[in-house]
Amino acid sequence: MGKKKVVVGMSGGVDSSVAAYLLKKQGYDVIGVTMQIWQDEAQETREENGGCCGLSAVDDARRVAQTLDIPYYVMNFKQEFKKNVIDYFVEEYLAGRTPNPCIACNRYVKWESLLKRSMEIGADYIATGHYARIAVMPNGRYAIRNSVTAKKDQTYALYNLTQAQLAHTLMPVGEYTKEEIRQIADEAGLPVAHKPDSQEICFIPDNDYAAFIDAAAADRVPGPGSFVTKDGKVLGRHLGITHYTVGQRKGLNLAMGHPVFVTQIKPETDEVVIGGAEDVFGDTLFSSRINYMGMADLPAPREVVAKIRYAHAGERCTIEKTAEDVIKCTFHSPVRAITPGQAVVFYEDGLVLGGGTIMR
RNA sequence: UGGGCUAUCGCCAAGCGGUAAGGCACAGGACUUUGACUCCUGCAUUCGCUGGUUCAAAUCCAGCUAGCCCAG
Repeated sequence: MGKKKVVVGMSGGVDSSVAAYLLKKQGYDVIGVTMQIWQDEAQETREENGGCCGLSAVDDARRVAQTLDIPYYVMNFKQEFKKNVIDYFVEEYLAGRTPNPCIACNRYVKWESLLKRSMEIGADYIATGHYARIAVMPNGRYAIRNSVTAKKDQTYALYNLTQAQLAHTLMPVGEYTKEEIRQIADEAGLPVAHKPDSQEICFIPDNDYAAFIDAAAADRVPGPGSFVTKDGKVLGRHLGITHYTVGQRKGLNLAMGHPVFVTQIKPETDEVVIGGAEDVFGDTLFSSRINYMGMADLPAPREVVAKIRYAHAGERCTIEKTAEDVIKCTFHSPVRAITPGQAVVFYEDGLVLGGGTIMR
């Protein structure tokens, strides 16, 4: 057998570019692919500030591929992206939850779709520029592990990968820090060495996601409702539940004399519950749509560390299965803003054991 | 209609003769491959109006206007 073939998902950024470079150096037969996912040919937003899925993307990625002298293709995943990321994103907000589109994109588009097509063209692996590493546990299962840089850890967004997908995935960037990656890019003469990191929701360049939802589902967007306290006292009017998320402070326009936050969103009554800083802490959550990664199942309660959002340091907690596909998580000390729709990811010794979607 | 009280940034609120605190809200920025949180910066040449006293007034005086509370 010859060299292993790997398809690298190239976003045009430094990370995935270096991933391709590293794999080539390691002797893989590397193919560069950029996934076209949301851009309308018409609106060529100049993404001067990067974009993990942007489209200046294609130009940059192509140049990198040329520099590395590897085959390069653009694959169209607009259908998949629309259905699994954009539609999901909108539906979640309409239902009063707060989605994490990056997690959905990773799961459905990057892994399910890209991996499938890559296999079809004869690849053995797909690779990305994520700051994470894949490890094999004593129990024989694959698990995602923190990158060497705790600061730039992206394991949270990858908890949904299946064992089969992990068996065919490479993440070379996880062995380095962001600084090292930029340095490698520099030394390799990659044209994107100093491109800024991407940020915010890629398919909503202006970051006005409420307006995006209005445009996408005008006829179904819940209208204005009341801001209420947990006791039901009305404090004012809000713009519609799609404008808010649990823990939010800005944009409430409520001058109560002290900072107030959203503590709950009630789609049934179109109410947004408001409370003080202390009211947004909680110590229990229930999650569903579980993906088991480092652990095959959860037959008995277990002490782990859980993250409830991307930039969360993590908190010790006890997890236990309370029903089929339901895991209850009890934190040792209260965590801030447990938000339905967001993911909870369980860790042990830096390895992802699994995770799920927060229901309440 | 008498009597009393209060009028300071969008909201709340310091100030009590010496040249406008603070909190909330809001705006901008930083941070960030989700939403948030957080952090930084900005935010009344002006104190209901009109006069007066004073070297000097948001602060004292008079009148006016508005709101609130008692009495009728």
